[in-house]
Amino acid sequence: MAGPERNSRHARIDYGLLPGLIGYQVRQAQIAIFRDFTANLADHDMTPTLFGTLVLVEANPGLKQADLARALQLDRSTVVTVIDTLEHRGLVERKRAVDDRRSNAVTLTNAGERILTMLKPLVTDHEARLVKDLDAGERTALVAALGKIFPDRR
Amino acid sequence: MAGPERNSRHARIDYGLLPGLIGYQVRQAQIAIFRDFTANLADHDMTPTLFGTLVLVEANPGLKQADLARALQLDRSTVVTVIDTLEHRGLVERKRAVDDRRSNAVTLTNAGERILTMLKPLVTDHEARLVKDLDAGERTALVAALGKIFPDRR
DNA sequence: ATTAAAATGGTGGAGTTCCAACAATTATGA
DNA sequence: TCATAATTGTTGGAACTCCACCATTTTAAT
Repeated sequence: MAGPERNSRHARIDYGLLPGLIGYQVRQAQIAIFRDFTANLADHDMTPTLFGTLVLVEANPGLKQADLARALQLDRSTVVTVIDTLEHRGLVERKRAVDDRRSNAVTLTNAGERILTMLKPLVTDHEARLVKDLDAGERTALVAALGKIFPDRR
Repeated sequence: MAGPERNSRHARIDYGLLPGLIGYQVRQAQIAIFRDFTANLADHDMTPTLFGTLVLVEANPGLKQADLARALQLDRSTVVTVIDTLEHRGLVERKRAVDDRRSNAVTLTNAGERILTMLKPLVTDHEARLVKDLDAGERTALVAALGKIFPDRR
């Protein structure tokens, strides 16, 4: 109960107005989450974007790249790179879309299905660590509040 | 009250397990926030990282680059680039640290002080848009919940 | 039916970030 | 003390993402 001593040898700094900014708090959380995600899935060389793409393609076989871009808020040119990566790994395939000759229909390969089945429990573990200090109500409120930030995002 | 019609011509897709993942929700919110931030401050060519750096240097004159890296969860090499950018714009200065010859002491220039004074109201406007659909209790709970995600982040 | 506008996948270039390695300096331990 | 550890700023290389632009194709408007 003595003074504000710290064992840390690092300077304790003044964060100014940053802690009051939602943008700052979301960014800091996102950095920490990304770090834990990639560390936990390092054996599979997987990022949140690649994983999210696999999930969306599984749930929507034949999904078009532009739909993927909108769903993940990525540029269409970024999706080109993402699908290239997954295709080179043999996890997805580009097929010609029958209803629109501009589009590619993206589907999971069998290998993609297998990998995704392996990844899901690892992501569940990662998520459990994220929320380990939150009770169910806090979790629900967090998701609800995040969803109200720019609800018209596209 | 008819069926689930939509005026959108875009495919409504199945997001699978993504909406239940905190990591996904934080990422999507962060993308939307970053987009609004940079659009709102486009005249000043300012990013959240550059702004956060200016705020921390103002609040902690003579801050060392390594402390900045820890505070913003950036790699030390990234901070080199960030300070280079701000120094080239004449907003900060590197000085030799008197107590540790390995370190640089970073300070704001007068121009940096002036710019930061101009930026703060713009960031306040941006923040107001972020939280416009949240009441005070939701805001507080959001910040508290985000702070409980990897509270030992460094 | 024809023309104008919008959407799609893709390329090239740029910005931001990380990691691995390095020399210089400081801190720690035997 | 003195040898070893750790820390600091920096560089070079890579990964991820965006923007501007393009040709092809589809949609909308006249």
